[in-house]
Amino acid sequence: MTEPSPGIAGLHQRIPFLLSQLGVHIADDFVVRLEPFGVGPRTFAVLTALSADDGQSQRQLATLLGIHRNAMVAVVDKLESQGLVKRTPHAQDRRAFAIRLTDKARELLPALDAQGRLQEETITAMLTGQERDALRHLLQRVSTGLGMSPGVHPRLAER
Amino acid sequence: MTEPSPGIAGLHQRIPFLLSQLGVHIADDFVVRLEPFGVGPRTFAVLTALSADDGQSQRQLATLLGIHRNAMVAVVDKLESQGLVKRTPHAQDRRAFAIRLTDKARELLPALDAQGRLQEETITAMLTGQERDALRHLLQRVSTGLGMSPGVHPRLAER
DNA sequence: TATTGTTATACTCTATAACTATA
DNA sequence: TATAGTTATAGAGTATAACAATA
Repeated sequence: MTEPSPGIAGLHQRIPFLLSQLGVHIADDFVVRLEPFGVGPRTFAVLTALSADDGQSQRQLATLLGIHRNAMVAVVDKLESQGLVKRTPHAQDRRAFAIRLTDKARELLPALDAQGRLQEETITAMLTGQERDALRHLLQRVSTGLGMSPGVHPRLAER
Repeated sequence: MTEPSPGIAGLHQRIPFLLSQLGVHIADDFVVRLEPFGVGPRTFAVLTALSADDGQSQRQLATLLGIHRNAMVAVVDKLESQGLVKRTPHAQDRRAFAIRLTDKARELLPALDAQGRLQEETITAMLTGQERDALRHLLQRVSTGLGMSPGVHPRLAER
């Protein structure tokens, strides 16, 4: 007689499945966490990119984040309507805008960062500090080994 | 003077971001791997569930996998059109169907499983056997700690 | 001729409700 | 009255192509 197939329970032993299951859940959870601030994944990514290098053009942001430039228009529209960025003239290229964070955005950024930290604490609550470090290192090695760009989320580009 | 914000590069230090980045990438990769077999995430999930317990009703499958019963219709339609399952009369309930794997499906399942193993080897190629075990255990603990059902992928239900 | 930003359109997916036949 | 399965419709989200202004 043949033993029964493990079925979906067997997926719990597969590293790719565990990563996929956890990753998608966490991505959804992060969306929920940002919702009260009126920020979505794409607007969050643009705000974060500008926090390190303010005044980038929409093209630069699109290339950096893997978002199509057509889609970037709506993202910047949204941020501008919320008063979080301004489209200012670009010094070297009159076709382009320099996108700049407003003071309101600079006040908001720490709160968004706090959500990221809170999420990390929640997710790793059952791990020791050593285990967190070990997990972080393993994930970084896998991510780098797969050739992924640090900090660039593949869902921003969309299929 | 203030030092520049780490921007998106700082996300590379965050466990939730790494999990989300890797997980979404891996989920997309798995879709690509299954494509040549004409199988998608939802049909794969149903085939896997039936491999452990054949003859389940659409309602049972929907509840088990987190797919809405309305959406389950199209999934079973697809599988039936491919000759991978049959809708057979349900022994106890004339409203319901017992969904049963065909011989063709039983021949296909090992190939799908092989793709899962191949993906795991590819993703963990840069890790030692010990490190793979450590990673698997850490992920299982995090997944269980978050109350996720083993083997149930949150993307099947869709937003 | 190529590029930045923009707009419009078509396409895909999903969520919701309503229907039938049985229980 | 509730449930299994089905169908239809509307809505959100995305990709594609084409456009004007500037390089």
